[in-house]
Amino acid sequence: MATMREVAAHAGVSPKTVSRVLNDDPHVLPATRAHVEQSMRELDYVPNAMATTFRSGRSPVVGVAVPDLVDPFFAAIVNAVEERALAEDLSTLVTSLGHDPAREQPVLESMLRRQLSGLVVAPTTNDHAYLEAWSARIPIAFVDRAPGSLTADAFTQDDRGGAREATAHLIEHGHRRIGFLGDALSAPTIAERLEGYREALAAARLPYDPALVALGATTRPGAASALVRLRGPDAGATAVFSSDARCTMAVVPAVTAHPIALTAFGDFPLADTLTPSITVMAQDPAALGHLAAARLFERAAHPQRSLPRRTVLPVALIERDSCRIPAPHPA
Amino acid sequence: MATMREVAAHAGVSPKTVSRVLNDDPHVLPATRAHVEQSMRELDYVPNAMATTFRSGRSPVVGVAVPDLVDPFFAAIVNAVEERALAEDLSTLVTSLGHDPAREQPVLESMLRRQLSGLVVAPTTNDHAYLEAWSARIPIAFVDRAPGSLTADAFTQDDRGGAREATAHLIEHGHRRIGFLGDALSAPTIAERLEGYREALAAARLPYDPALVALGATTRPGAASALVRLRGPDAGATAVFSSDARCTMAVVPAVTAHPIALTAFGDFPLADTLTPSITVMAQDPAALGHLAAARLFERAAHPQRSLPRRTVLPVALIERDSCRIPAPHPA
DNA sequence: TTGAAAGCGCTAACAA
DNA sequence: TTGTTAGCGCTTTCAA
Repeated sequence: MATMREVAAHAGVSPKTVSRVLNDDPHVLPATRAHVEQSMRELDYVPNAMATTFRSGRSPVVGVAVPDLVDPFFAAIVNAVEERALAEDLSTLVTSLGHDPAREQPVLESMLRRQLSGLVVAPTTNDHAYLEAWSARIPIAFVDRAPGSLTADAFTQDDRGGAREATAHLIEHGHRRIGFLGDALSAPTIAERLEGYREALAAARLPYDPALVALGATTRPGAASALVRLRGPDAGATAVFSSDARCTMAVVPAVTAHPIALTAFGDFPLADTLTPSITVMAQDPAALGHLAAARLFERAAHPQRSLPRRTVLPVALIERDSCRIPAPHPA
Repeated sequence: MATMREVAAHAGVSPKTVSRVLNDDPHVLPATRAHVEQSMRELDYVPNAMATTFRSGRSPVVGVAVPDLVDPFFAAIVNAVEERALAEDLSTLVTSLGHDPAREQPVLESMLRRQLSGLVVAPTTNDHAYLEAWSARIPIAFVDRAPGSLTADAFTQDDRGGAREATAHLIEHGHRRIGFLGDALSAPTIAERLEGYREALAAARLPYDPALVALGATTRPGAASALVRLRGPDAGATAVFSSDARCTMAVVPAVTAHPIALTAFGDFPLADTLTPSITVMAQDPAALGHLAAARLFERAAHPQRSLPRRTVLPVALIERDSCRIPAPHPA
């Protein structure tokens, strides 16, 4: 593992000259350059990126933290950030936050201690006051969910409007008793989507019935029994709106086995190939990731420039078959 | 951004004492410690991880490089590596290699220059001689595909055996003309799986017909037309073996629309929920990732220990419905 | 128990 | 065009 000093000694020049050659500084005689390059080759010299990084005071790395890398939605965000980072010659440090909110702070802080060039985070908590001090020095952009108790850039989708439209769509198909499936209301996205659901009911002068709301059904068995309950006499649902990806993946097998009208927030692979194909409100995770990463670089380049803090992307209804399943007992 | 020196000045001690406090060195008087901690708090001191890293000569980071982060198979590998790395207090630097083999070398070398603690790679090329020099200093483990022209740890699955079994399974279901779908034979995994396919045919004394092999059908339209060709009079296939995930995802919609017997290499989300549900040879990407990461740490801890270079994990047939679809014209 | 000195590998700033 | 000096923030000697 030769160092620059060793190359310099070998070539009979100073380390600084080696550094110049390495950085394509024009103020090096071609002969000197050739000589140094020869020495580099002979010694198998490879620059130590850690030293450069340390010297520069900022590491050419953007962090991305998402709840779950295996969820295609978050994978697409990470992928987009990485693409954008690559264009700026930056690498990407990825972390899964998991679904335990307690992990968020330690994980993010350990990333930030590395003097990242920026951080994109899809948070799992609602209080980000602890990032206050960090965000003064490192650009932080939120995706999917906006931060709580912190002023920072956020790129989200129209959760409320999308949920409203997805619910209204079921109402248009003649449903009057519509179940709501969601992970947990502690997540602002889910809370917003429940609001949208209620707005759609209100707009159609339908009552809001808490018995129609089933939370936490994120596993297949959980979703299956939630569905049984929703279809049962107490709730009497003839349709369901699944408000997040985990619930959707969990409930789809049950819907396939015992069809019931369904719309889901978030598109997913093969949604169009299932029987029935699933009508969804499509988000655009790649756009979220691209925008967030781009904003990081923009903030770094122009610290003074004033930019909108909140960007809400539209969502789009993709109508497929699952919304057309009629109620078992016609109204 | 206070430094250790500033904290030391503020507390009236030497930087080394601050360092001791930070590293829980027992040789610090409780009073001194309390005093230093007080100063750290007052100055909002946060250790600069880059400096520590630089000083130590090795960064507490494992690299993971996969062709495509959005593919659940690779996402699961990354996830597993990350989990394992976390247990060793290491972070994870993730890179997508993409499907262009030319990107592999520059991308991997730029990761390695950072003095990683280790690297897990699912390669896209077949020649890894360029990693020779690196692998002497940094543990490198291959997953999914073994390296070419390089001695390194590799964790792969039984590509040939799995393909043989998946093909034999179709033969057992009475098929005599079985199509082979695959990305490109330049990938050793696909080449191996084609071998397995041929072995199954040979074992059943069925002829191998190149007309039954369709490569590169990785998009939906591509897969659909490949399927049309395979079912056509020239090839006359009554069943298909899809040898990799990209082809499987591309061909499944066509199979759903116009059923034909199918087995696929690699399980995927909702494979059991499609109509027909898809019979697969399941790999275990999480195991691959865990094993590879564990090996990295093992090599780092015991550089001399001799360990097997090649680990081949078994694959398991998950029988579902798609293998049971009969030939249109009974033989 | 504490501190002083030195240096990890590289590169700005300045000098020659 | 090339070299010297100095230092990024931390930690490892070694000495006090």
